[in-house]
Amino acid sequence: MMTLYTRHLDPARASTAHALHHHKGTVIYFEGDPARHWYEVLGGVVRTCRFHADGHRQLTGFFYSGDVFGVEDGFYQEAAEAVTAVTLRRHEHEQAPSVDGGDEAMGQSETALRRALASAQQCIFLLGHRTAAERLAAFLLTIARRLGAAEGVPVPMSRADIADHLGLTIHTVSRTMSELARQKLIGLEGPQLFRILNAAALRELAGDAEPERLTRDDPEIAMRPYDRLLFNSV
Amino acid sequence: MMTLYTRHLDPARASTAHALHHHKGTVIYFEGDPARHWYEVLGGVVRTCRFHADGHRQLTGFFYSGDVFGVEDGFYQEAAEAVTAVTLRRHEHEQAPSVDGGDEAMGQSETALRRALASAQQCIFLLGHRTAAERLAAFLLTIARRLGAAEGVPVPMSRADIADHLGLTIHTVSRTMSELARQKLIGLEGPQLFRILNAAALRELAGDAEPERLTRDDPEIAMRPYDRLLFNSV
DNA sequence: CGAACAATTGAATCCTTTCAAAGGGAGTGG
DNA sequence: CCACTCCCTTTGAAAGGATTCAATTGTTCG
Repeated sequence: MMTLYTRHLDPARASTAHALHHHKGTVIYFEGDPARHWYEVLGGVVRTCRFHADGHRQLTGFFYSGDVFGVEDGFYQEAAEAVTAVTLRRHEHEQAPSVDGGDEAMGQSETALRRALASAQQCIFLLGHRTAAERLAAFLLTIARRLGAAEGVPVPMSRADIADHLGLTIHTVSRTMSELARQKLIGLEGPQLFRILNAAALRELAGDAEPERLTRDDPEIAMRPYDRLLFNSV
Repeated sequence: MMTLYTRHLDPARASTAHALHHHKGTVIYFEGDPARHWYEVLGGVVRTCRFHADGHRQLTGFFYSGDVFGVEDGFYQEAAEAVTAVTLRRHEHEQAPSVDGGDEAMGQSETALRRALASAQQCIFLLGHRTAAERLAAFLLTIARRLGAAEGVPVPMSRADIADHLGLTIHTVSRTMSELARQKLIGLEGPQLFRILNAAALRELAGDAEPERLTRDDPEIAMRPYDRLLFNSV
């Protein structure tokens, strides 16, 4: 299971030499395992998950082709599992920050770290929404963006996975999906495939300010009493 | 407001030369500002926050002495504000991964990145709890750990801050604090100071598995039907 | 001392969960 | 090929918890 590398390994070879395959539903690594590698998804979908003491599961992210996961220090804080059949590229986790000849690897690792951070922030963003409809709208928009919203958007993960990602129950997820469909915001073509029918309404629900970014010069922000109060930095 | 640096600046000097002070409640940087620096807290408490489109505020972290914040790429995704009067050390955000002579700075930046990731994961952990009591218990334990739980634990932030951090309302936060006090899990000595009376019960509420770490060899985990099902990796 | 703001508390409402059951595919075995 | 089972999903009804609405108390600061 564990493979040893020579010290001055060509990064390109290291990357491609270990294309791993996991069947649907299998564990890639466990919570608590020593964090020896980080992974890049070549195909399929991966979920990272953690169990709370009361037994309930929390999914901290879904990872698609091109995404990276497992970027952690010391021991994995969360497990990783294959949502679908999956192909991975495994990367070494260099312990020391400045390994001899590790310039490129270090840059790689830092890039991976940045992407891990972005992924965590995405998760926080989702959980920051107040209602089930808002969370779900934000989630659906995210995966639509990832997988190309062109036509039907595949939903590879189960309702249980979505629920544990959004901090809801499968019932609420299912109900809310039906409700969104009833209101013609989305079209449901089976449980694993949907279509975005009213992107504007969905974005409004999700509180998605994608089109125009807000800046401090934006009058919208300038007028907020909150900001007026606080914009007196030393 | 913006300061220009020479290219090959001594990292040590860069760090200490710019000890910044912010008054309570003031903005350190805005959401949307170009992310030119990251910060280290020397004293006081900082909060990072973001506004959702519906106007509601989400606090993604509190940062105490020794913590770092503002580690982002391109533009800040969230604003930073002083919860109390605050002293900061400002660090350059090197854009290119390998700047000449930037070895140490790069290591620093990567460390900062790791800590930012840990902070984000802490936030996810809090929001992953189901009930108000669980979230609050986890939050109180966290700040008690941070500030030394010896005796009275100071709560520098307002109820509104706590609410926006845990995804609750100030009413629920206040009610739940009172309830925890009524059950003798904590003692309230004013709104900004509490005492942990029953750490075990609090940890149980928070689902805090601090004492014993769970590993794959733990029979507790080995017996989970979920794991039995999935532990057949390729 | 009064004003302004933060925190607490009560009551009603709303949303999510829980409890319960039914519908719908996929795969197995007769 | 069909019946049967299992599991996932959907939906209904009741219960529980957080929010909202409303009001009071407490604190800080001019």
